Amino acid sequence: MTIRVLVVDDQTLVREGIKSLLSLNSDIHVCGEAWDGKQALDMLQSMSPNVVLLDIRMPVMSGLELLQALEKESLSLNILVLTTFDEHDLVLECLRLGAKGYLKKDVSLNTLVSAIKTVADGKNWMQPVVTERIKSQVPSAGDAHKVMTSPLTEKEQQILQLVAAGYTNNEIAGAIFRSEGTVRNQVSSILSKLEVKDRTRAVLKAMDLGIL
Amino acid sequence: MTIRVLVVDDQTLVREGIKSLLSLNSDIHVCGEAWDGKQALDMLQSMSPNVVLLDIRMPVMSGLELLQALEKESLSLNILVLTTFDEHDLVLECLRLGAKGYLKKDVSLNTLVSAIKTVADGKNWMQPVVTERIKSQVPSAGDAHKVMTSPLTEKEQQILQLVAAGYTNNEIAGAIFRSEGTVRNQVSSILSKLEVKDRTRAVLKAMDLGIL
DNA sequence: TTACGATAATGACATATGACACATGCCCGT
DNA sequence: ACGGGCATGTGTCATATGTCATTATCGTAA
Repeated sequence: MTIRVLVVDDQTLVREGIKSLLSLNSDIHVCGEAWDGKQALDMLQSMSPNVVLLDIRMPVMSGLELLQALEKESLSLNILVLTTFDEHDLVLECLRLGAKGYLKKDVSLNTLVSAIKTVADGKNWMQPVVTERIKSQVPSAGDAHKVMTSPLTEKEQQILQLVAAGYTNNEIAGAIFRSEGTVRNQVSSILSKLEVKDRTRAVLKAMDLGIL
Repeated sequence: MTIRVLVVDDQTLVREGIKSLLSLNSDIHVCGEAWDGKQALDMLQSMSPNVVLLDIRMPVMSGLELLQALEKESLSLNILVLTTFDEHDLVLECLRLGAKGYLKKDVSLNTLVSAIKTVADGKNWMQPVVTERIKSQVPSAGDAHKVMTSPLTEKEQQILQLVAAGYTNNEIAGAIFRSEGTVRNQVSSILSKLEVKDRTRAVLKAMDLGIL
């Protein structure tokens, strides 16, 4: 079954570019484009895309406003938020409003495709790179030097994502609907698994591991 | 004769998108990509593109800086500047620095292609009248816009380096033989200048600014 | 069945961090 | 000589962060 995608971005070049890129993948079909939230809202009636690629920053009706509108009508959709590099605060809000994940536009085609496929399943997308990279640090055979302890769990990965995006424990808690204490514990666990002492170094480690 | 294009943009998705789009047109061939001005500068040596598609806003070396560098070496190239919607001030400066035209990313493929073909001929793209008027209006007026001249003092930059390398205030204090209180003050000042709330985001900002 | 691991939460504690106020000394340009 | 800007320092206060102990639920592997 091919995945039907609606691309919402005010910049024609970006829209067409993504469409053209995705056309290389036979599993994914761009079934519509909208240049702002309002138009997207209209189009959602007629077509029912499996995934919506949503730019945050748009004139008329921003991605944020669209998400709010959708929440009001309690429409549940698989939404991937597209961002430029300095919109972290907005991203946070988007996740809170039900977006299934976010991508900086600075990503490869492969990442985009894997993200689309993940959210098409209704799952949250969080780059699985982390665990893979960590696992690869463990030498299986000789084990003269055990490098990494245990890999990060899914939740921990999700949280590391947010930590590495600059969010505070409190903001993370709000975004994933958990108490701050829980987040603190999980961050603590992440730090020990990554073998670093604080979140700042965790971010750097995350860079090394290829998250950002 | 096919037109050789170099695409310079830090966002992979945009870069790949444009490349994919342009590949639909047999007259135009994307002969290279660069993710910032510095890399573009290197690539210009080896390949000689007929047209350079240049994003203004990039980490490390912005489009503006690249244009300045090119002017210094009096290298004349056919450059099309790509902009987001709110960068008009920068566009003016780009034109003054010799760009042959500019495009908002919000354009159709047709427009893009016609713009590329026009500047490939060495002509200015878009009504030349406009260009002339702009040029005459802003002869040497520069400096009226934010080119992001690092607002940080030398010491602050040094400290940002250390912050961005994951050091605690205390460690930094030890490293530069100052009291921790001083470091705290300077970090505080850095945070306000970078317009971020904590050191974690400062690290991310530092990345964007190309410090790491 | 039992044991374990992941998830979630709370409360207590120690430390790190960041904002501010304030003071000193230095260098530089007018 | 004077003021402005920078670097340096101290001190206080509020908040953020990280660690620990402890509890509880759930699902799964031994």
